[in-house]
Amino acid sequence: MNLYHLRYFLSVAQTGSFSQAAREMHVTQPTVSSGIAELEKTMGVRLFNRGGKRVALTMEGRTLVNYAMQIQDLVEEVEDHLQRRDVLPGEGFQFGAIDAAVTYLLPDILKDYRRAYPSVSLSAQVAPSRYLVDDLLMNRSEFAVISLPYDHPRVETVSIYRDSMPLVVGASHPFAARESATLQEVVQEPLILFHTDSISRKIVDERFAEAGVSPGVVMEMRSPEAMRKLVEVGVGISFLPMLTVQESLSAGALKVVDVERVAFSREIGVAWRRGRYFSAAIRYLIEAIFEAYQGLEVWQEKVGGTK
Amino acid sequence: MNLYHLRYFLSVAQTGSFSQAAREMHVTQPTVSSGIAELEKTMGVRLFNRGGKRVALTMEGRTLVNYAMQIQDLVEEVEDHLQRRDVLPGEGFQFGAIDAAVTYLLPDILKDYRRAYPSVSLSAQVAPSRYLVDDLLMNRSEFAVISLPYDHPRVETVSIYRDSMPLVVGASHPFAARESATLQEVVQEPLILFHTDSISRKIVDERFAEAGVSPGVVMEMRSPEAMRKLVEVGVGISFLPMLTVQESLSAGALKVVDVERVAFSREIGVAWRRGRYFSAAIRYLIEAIFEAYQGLEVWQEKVGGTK
DNA sequence: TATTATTTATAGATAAAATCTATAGATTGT
DNA sequence: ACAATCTATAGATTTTATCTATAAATAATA
Repeated sequence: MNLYHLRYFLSVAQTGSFSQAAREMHVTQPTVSSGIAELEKTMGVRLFNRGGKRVALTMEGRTLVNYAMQIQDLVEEVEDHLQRRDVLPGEGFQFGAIDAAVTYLLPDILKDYRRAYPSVSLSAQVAPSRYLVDDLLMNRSEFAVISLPYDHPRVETVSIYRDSMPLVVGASHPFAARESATLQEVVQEPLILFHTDSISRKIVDERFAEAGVSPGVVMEMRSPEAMRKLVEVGVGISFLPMLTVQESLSAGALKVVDVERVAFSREIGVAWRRGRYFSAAIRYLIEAIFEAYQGLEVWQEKVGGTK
Repeated sequence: MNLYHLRYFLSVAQTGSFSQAAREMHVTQPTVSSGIAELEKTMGVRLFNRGGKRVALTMEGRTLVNYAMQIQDLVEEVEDHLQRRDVLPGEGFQFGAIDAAVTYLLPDILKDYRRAYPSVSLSAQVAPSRYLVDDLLMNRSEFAVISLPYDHPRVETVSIYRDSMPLVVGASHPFAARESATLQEVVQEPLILFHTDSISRKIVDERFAEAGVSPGVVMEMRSPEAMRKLVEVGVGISFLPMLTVQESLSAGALKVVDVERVAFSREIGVAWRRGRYFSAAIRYLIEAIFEAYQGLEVWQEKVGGTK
């Protein structure tokens, strides 16, 4: 049984004539005849009683009419849905984002998105970048907002935001009164650093290596919020993303101290598995992110126009 | 789009693999690949993201899964129904029957039928035989219980019951006291006869013609029940089917009078359009009729076994 | 009642498509 | 880096859907 069988069948049932159905379907009458014959053969029942000027449905034929109409309706409906790229209510997707992104960069965008696609349920996975990339590679999430750079042959990235990572100290720390400090001075202090997993930590380590210094007492953590708190209470000093410490700075709980000749910063960007296809509802969100910050042109170049 | 497309698609969606789906569907992997590719092309959307060990549904793919499962369920359901020859609730058929049949011959059979096929709705068309045959020829009813003989090249008939048509008179009629009467005596009386349309009338007329007599005062009617009442109150005498007058005879309201050397009777039988196909639910009813009266063998011979 | 027109069925040829084999290109895991 | 596994592609083959021509049956008409 195939869909064209059902189309022919319904047309015959409606018109009461094989010939007329053939005209309606733009095929010849023998085509309809053999189509119905095959349907009857596979089903093992007669669907029409022939012989008159008009053919008449058998009981089994009437049963099939009910089903065939339902099936045809569903087929039309799904074709319509997919071609319009409508989203089925309750349908949704998952994306990843680092803590800073989901906390500081995305809220407004997600709010707007909910208005554009009210029926799409979003699921944001918050984790360090490398785990998010794992999700990308395993097709468990559609895209991710992560720390850059991230070098992987199967992952493409586009930067959306450059976030500085200044040296921050508690308000009562000796450095708080000063304009700047040298790296040599910094590594004497107890340092609170990101876990070695993290990209931010990698950036810091690279700068240390370039300057030929290495930190002394160190505490390693994964949560920037926790690190901020520790710095505030004077456990140590740290290089923290500006996004994370902005509020504490205005509140006076933290102070930024310049480090001579060294600028720390990390990029935040969108990452996705190379070559993947983006559904309209997903592409919309990604492009909203690029528009709100930067990178729209680079993105469009990489994934090919607005198409 | 075709049904096999959907089968392949669902299999890929479930297994997460083109190759595995191919094994499950007993086809080769390129077959699945091109099937999905074609589906994606006609729909204008990507359904899977490839590239990993496993392929992942896109949002559009997830939408299609919903529909495809519904469609496949309906297809399986209707195939099952038709092959089992189940009847859809509310489904039914129409048959014809003359008044005597529906009143006296069929009630018990229809009661049994309701138990065998509780969800089948029956529609009995009650009319004189010739109209019922029109319905048969126009495919408006599936079969009919009519008066025989009925000669038509496109109609087949099998007798189920021989119904005598004795002369009946009211209890107070002069004939009521007698054992028998001659045809000559009968035609002197006011006669109440079936309308010339009817087969019963034709039978009576033929007997009259054979005997070389013709009736005098005559009233013509279509309803045997009305005729019975008229005879009871003494308006005239009549040849009425035994089925119709049985009760009045036992109640003593009517009397049967023998007519010398002449036996009136009519046959009642099942008629159908030659060459037509009978659904299982219909065949069951027809065969129940033959079993209750007679004719099962003749019927089976004509329409070909129990198949 | 014969005749004409219209209907469905059948046979054989043709066009379309689904499927297969063989193989390339990529990715994953050891 | 290598072996195993996956999907995509090209070309051949088989299947099947469709068409043309025609027969057989039925209904309408003269």
